[in-house]
Amino acid sequence: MSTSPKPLAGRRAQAARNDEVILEAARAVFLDDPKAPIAAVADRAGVGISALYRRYAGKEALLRQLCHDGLRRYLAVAEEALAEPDNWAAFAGFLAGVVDADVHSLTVHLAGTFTPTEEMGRDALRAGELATALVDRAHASGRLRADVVVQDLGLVLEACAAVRVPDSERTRQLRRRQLAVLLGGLSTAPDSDPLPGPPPAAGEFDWRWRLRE
Amino acid sequence: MSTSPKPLAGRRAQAARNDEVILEAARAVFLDDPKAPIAAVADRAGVGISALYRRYAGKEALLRQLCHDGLRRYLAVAEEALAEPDNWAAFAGFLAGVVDADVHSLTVHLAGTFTPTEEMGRDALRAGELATALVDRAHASGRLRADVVVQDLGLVLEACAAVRVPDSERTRQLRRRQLAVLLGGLSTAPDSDPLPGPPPAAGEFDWRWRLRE
DNA sequence: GCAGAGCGGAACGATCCGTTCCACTGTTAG
DNA sequence: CTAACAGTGGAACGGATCGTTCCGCTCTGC
Repeated sequence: MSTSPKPLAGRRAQAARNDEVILEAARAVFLDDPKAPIAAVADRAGVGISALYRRYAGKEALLRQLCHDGLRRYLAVAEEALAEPDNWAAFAGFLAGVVDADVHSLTVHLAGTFTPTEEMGRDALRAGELATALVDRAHASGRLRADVVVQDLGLVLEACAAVRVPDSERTRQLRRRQLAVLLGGLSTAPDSDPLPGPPPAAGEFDWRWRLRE
Repeated sequence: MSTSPKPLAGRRAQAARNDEVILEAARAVFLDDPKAPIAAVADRAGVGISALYRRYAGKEALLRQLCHDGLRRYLAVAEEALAEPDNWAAFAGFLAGVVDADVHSLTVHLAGTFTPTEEMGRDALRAGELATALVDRAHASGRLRADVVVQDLGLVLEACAAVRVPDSERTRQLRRRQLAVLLGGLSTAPDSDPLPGPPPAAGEFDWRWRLRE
């Protein structure tokens, strides 16, 4: 056998485990502060800085990986939501899923800190398609206000991501509350004024992806 | 007379005008980025760094002044709103006023960057009282969901302040839209589920005021 | 055993930023 | 008219931060 009977104790196994530990730490740290120093990630992971640089070419590479993971998670949540038969439940479930996974912070808030790959561009495009499908279905259910557009999701997610308290579980609770209020506001209601101002336009929130911040 | 007939052209007048120019620039700059360098303020104001340090003991003093001004503006908006006879209109008008004046960014987001004065403490206390009064009146109007508490205002304002695009006027529009959705969600609606999770507690959002960030 | 993968963390160099300092300029009091 | 000076612009300084490199050590896998 080329593998020993107990590979979990070996140096290679430890290294393999570090792969995940480091990613997890990076997620936690950069979620808390998008421009945290790389040393903070190493500390949080309980490893040295070398362990990081052995795996990633630099900070930018790590951030890119993290963001791409978040994007993939977004796609997974959206696809799972689309499997839900009820149109409104699919819409609401999608938003709750994105909020719980903190995907918005992982993607939008990390923008501008690295140059994106083309694969990320494709994934982002697909993410937009899925979101549009979910909004369309929500409209079809008749429960979503007629004057709500896909780009309003950006506002909603930003609003939820903006809620932060030191305790992460409590943060999740408060974000759920925020989301509940927002969903109430997005629902059709008798005798309500139309939403004010021109709705958010396509690409209006993409400014973070262009150059510095 | 000790004052010349045309004081607007003199050096002292120029200096007096700089007082406002600098404050205005500081507001714009720190609103855009709470940890912007002080040189950015000087550049924006079109003055040298000395002009800043002649007026303020240091960055912290400037930030403190700015924040206190924001707090006072908050009080002014709240008192103006309380003069409105209609309970719900007072509540909605107050939120719109705070959002438009961008007071939230001026106060909460600058927290932790300076040590507050006791006068600010008093003003903050009074701000809480006025907010409570407005929420109470909104409850009395019957249009505000029964399970909404004063601290929910923090969530709402944070949500609006989180909306940012490069153009400031457009930002205002989008924030108004966000606010409209939120107000819809805060309104009583037939057959709606209660808001999830424990409501935000008193002092739960004060963590920014304690130590670094 | 031994070659080397994997690692910890000190050290380095590049920024960045708050603050100080000094030379200069136009004003104003006498 | 002129001496003093309030007001100013901006270079320079010192400290802090952070990404990255590098070196010496350990422990594994053969």
